[in-house]
Amino acid sequence: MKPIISTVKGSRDFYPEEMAVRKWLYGRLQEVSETFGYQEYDGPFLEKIDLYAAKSGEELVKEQAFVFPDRGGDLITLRPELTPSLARMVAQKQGELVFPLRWWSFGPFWRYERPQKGRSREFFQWNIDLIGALGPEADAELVAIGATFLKQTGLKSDEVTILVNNRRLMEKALLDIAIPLELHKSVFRLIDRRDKLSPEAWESYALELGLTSEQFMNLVGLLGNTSLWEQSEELRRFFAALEVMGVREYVRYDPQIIRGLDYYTGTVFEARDRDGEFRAILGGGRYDNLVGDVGGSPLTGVGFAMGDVVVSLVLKKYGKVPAFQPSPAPILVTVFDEERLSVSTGFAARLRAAGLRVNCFTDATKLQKQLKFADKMGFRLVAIIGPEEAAQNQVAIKDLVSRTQTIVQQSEAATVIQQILAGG
RNA sequence: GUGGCUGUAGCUCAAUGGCAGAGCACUUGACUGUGGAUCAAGGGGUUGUGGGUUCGACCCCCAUCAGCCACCCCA
Repeated sequence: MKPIISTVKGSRDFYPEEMAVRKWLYGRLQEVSETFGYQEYDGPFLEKIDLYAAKSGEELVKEQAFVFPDRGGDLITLRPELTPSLARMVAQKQGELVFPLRWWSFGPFWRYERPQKGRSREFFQWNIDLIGALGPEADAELVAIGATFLKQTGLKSDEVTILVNNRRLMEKALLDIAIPLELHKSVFRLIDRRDKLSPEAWESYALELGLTSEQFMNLVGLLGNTSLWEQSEELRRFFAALEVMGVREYVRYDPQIIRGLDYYTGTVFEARDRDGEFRAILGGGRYDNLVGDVGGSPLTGVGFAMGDVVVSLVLKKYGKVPAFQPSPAPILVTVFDEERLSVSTGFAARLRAAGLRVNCFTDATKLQKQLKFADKMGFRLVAIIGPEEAAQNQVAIKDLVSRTQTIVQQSEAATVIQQILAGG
């Protein structure tokens, strides 16, 4: 045997079973996106590196993007995220697009990272954005979309939660406890890292940043204040909107949610599973100057991204992924022997012409083998045309679930099959 | 990019430095016109890859690749 060339590190093969999950996931998020009136779009998979240099900068491009020169010498990047492409697409046609813009997309992305659980180098991501809407109700709509999606997949509100905070509120709260503006960026980072460090390490990290022990104590108190949101007009309206949209139970205020990305300016949120076993299922928030950064007029937006890897792990853990149906066709037409091969082939074709999905054997192997194949592939029905049936233009229809068999005229077979399938 | 753990049959895993095994899966038969169960038999391995130490290496050492875990970052 020749050695098998392995897959590229961090990439995945989608065997039919995995492909079914991906397709199912796509179906759910398409449904939710369109339920809220969002239009599907996509950008190129290949982009010039300059597109990311402008905005994402540093880490994402230098360390995490797949970059290579094309034959003309330009540096090409396999897109590590969609937002810059979105910003460009909006800026390019800013004058003719109809705002507010509601757009969603699902496609592949690449990041050159060390793969581990919930993180691969090639992954699929759902991006959904609302651009050009100002009120906190817009933020609530995006969170409601995330919550509705989770709900549609069967995840319950005691299994997953969307945690929400607001950066403007946090800025104000930090000023209230006398932490000066110039420290906010590093304090945000401090807050973001709290769960990663031991309490002692976290405290010394805080003091290293230059916080006094009084400021530190106040910060700890602040992060324990789950009612902080009530001080924000924005968040009061936000939660009220979620209430009337019927998804409030999926959403919780958490003063510790900050999100790593610097471009978030207002509401930030992320979905996590109950046990906090996995990294964030989805993450997003409100951002300013999305379009301004690439040369358009300033426009604000709110949106989130969801990778396929973590959500698949969560859905699997909570048993929400539907059982795999190996065969897309419900019926298998067997081949009795060499002489009957063309009879079966022709019969299968007539069933297809009648609108049925049909799998037809192409080799005259032992019937027992074909039935075993049918069993493993999960066919509901098997058609058998032996010499006796063939002589009278009949066919035996065997129901593998009820373990019964009926003999009918071939001309009536399609109708009979449709009845059996419809009957459950 | 940094540190750690693990790579043995299709899968899950055994095997004091001394003959590479089990369960499941697979193939065949019992059953020459009928699936799941049972029974019987059988096939399957360059022990991730390449070096080294040793009389002898799945086992020890080095390198490399891959998977996983923690950083980093984030979906």
